[in-house]
Amino acid sequence: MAEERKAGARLRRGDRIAEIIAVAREVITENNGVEMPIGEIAGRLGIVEGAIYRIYPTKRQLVMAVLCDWYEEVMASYESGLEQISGVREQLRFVTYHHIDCIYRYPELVNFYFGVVRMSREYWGSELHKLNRRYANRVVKILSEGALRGELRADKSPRLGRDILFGVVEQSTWPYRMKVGTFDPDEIADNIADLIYNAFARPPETDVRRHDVAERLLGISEELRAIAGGVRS
Amino acid sequence: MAEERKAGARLRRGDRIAEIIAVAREVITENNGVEMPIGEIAGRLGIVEGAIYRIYPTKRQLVMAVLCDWYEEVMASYESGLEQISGVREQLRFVTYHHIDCIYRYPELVNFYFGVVRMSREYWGSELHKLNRRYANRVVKILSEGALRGELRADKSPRLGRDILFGVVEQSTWPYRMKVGTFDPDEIADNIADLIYNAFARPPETDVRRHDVAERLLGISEELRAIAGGVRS
Amino acid sequence: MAEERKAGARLRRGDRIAEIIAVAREVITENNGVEMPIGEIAGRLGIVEGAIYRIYPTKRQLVMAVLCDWYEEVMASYESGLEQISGVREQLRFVTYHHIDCIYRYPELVNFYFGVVRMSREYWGSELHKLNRRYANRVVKILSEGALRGELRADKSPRLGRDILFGVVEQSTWPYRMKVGTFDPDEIADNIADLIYNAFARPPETDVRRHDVAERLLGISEELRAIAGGVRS
Amino acid sequence: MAEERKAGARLRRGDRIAEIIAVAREVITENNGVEMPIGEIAGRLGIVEGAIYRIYPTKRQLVMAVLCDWYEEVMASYESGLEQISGVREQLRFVTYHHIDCIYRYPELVNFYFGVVRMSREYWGSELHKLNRRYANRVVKILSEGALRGELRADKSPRLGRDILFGVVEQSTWPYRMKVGTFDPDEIADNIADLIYNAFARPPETDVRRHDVAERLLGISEELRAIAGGVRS
DNA sequence: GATGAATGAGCTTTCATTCAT
DNA sequence: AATGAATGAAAGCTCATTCAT
Repeated sequence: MAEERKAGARLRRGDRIAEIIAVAREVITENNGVEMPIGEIAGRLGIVEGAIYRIYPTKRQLVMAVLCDWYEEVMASYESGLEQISGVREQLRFVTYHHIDCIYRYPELVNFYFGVVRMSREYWGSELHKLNRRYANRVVKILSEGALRGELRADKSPRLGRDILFGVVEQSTWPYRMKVGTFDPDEIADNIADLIYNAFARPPETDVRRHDVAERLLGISEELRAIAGGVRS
Repeated sequence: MAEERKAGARLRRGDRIAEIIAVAREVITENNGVEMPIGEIAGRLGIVEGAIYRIYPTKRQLVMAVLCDWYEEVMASYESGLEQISGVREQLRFVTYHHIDCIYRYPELVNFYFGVVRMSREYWGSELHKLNRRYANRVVKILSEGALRGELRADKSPRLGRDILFGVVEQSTWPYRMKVGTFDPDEIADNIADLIYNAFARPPETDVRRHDVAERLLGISEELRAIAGGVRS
Repeated sequence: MAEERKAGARLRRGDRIAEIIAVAREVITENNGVEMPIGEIAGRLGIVEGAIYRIYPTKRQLVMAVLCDWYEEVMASYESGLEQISGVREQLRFVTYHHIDCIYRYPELVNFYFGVVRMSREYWGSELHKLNRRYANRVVKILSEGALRGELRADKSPRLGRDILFGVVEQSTWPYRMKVGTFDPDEIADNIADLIYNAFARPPETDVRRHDVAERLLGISEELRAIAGGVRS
Repeated sequence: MAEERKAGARLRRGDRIAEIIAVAREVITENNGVEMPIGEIAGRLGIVEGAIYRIYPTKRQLVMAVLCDWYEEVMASYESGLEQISGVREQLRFVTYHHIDCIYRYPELVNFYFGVVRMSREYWGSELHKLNRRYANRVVKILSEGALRGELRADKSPRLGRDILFGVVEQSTWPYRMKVGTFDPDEIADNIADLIYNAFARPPETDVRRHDVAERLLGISEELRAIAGGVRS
């Protein structure tokens, strides 16, 4: 990517930023999401560290920029895809799959996010944190709208649903992220989406209605028996 | 803890080990589970780094010793407590509460474990990893035994249940671990244990009752028919 | 050398490299070719160790650079000198003298090379090793060309000749390198070159012919004596 | 070796010494003759470093003891073997083979000796150095006695012969010692012993006869001159 | 004749950051 | 909008040696 051009060429600010972000991603990826040395980025771009510090006065800011850029990319398909889907079940399945697929494609960036950035002091309240909330709140919204429409139970916290979704995905994908296992995004997405849907689904009204009918039948029958008893005796 | 004693006093190996482990915990805790410099530990103990390296030839080994020690402490109450509890629901509630309470009491050690150790190359297959599997597998066991006894559904993977439990707890406790929020261990344990129990529970007793009703209806109907037969004849 | 300038002045990369190499040589020399601490080099240059690591990412690379630089310097006079000399005997004498003189002038660097670098894992196949082979192979070449031209015996391995040359020089100069003795480069070079030449020289055909002549002379003399005897009696 | 006994058992001084020496050799060998940490030796013996320092107050002394012990072992077969051999050629071949075989069997100890001990300040004049001189001087003796007996040339320095022998062996065995090559001790010993013998051997008998011839020619010429004088007068 | 703990000085290396040019 | 050199602080680790018990 960077190697195609003459090293250290003078770029317009925007191009330089794009380049830095792109190479920083590569560096994170090749370091398994454990570290991202500025020197490594500069080296690959054929520029010096100072050039990067001109644009991002601290490493923290660069890190955030890299992850925000990635997050926005991920969000684009996430939100546009979600708009075209209706039905709680289908939406749930979509966000689950989308999240899992994201981990499947960017395990190192995810590790970096989970292990380095999300653990840091400065994450809370950051731009990235806001993006994450927007991302995660789609699940909250799906669940609460489902509850409003009566499809889902209203007595369960949608936030808990959100935590379940992201939590179980994070747990399940850990061996893959650690490069000691693999998984099938489709299958695992099905399982998880199903599970969450069922955990939040209302007990089907049909059952309830059928139950009512049975009770009424029973009542009537008892009456009939009483009557019949009177007739017989 | 260490500051109270005379610095650098000559200790028996066992005491020194205990001291190192204890102070290492402190250091991790005060660093919010982000780092654990050997120099800091040595400094607090009033000894030189080399003295620690006599006992733990690599930092990795010390880290593992610290976390194993902590894990064993946690496991003791976990396993002994679990033995005295019967009933799937109750056991599930116990392990959930226990895990949450552990995070509540040791958020920094948990952060260190999640963010540093569990992300590292050498964790997989380590003693600590084995302890973790033992810990987590209690949940698998509870769920699969529940399925065998007919209390839980047999069509859901107990491993998924395990991942849900630990995943949702990890997610839910994150703001607390980041020191930007708090939570009530009891309440959240109730919610989560409930949710998992319901997600794995067999269809409710109403079905069973409905079955009863049907049987009784059938009986009554037979009687009515007989009576009706007598009336007729 | 370095002490004369203002410490820590900002230098162009090339100058800094030259300076580091030069000071590294000094450090090796003053340490009798036993060690070369980076900190010592940095200290003398008035810079920090990290500044050296910017240029040589590992100590190994710096060591190799220092010795390659020295080797190249030595090779220059070696190869240019050799080109202007013809005759096996003269060439052999030249390379022997040159090698001995090199040891005479740089005993500590030689010690460092022999005792530290050549003993290390990474030497084999390195740039320095290649230079050394080029250096040593001149002797092989001289001997095999001498054999081709009939001046030297063809039944002796030129490689053995090379090993003799460098081996005996290394042995003979050891007391000097250890600073417990001295030697006269000229004298020892004569001895060694002579010895190797003679060991590889063909038995001179002239001797054989001369032997023939002597025999014929002897025969004729006998005849003359016999004649003279007849005259006298 | 050390593992067979209970670790740290109280030993008589002599046994402890023997044990330390033996294990030290192992340590040197397993470290490729590059280093010999005291801690490693103590660890293998199940004792503490201090126990070794009781016996050898400095590492230097232990190192010397280890190498002297080894040298004495080597010397035993060397000297006893040599006594039973007569003839310059045969003795030369024996010492060459013995030396090469020693390197063949103990390449790491040899490396340690060459690269570490022989390069150190304290080697000169040490017990080990004396042993080495005794070892090497056998070659000097063989060569000078050969010269006295007229078998070898008297105009060549026996010391040079010694340096050639040890030098060429050291050079030739370097790839083997570096574990990047191998060699056949017998073959190489033949080559080297031959070469040295020939380099020091007196010119063949033909030369001697030629000398005779010259003398006789001189005598005859004188006679002829006398006769010619008689004829003339 | 040991033990066992601890020292202290050194080493190589890493990396975010600064600043004169 | 950069360069290019350098900093400084820390980290993990090694090892010969000491000394109280």
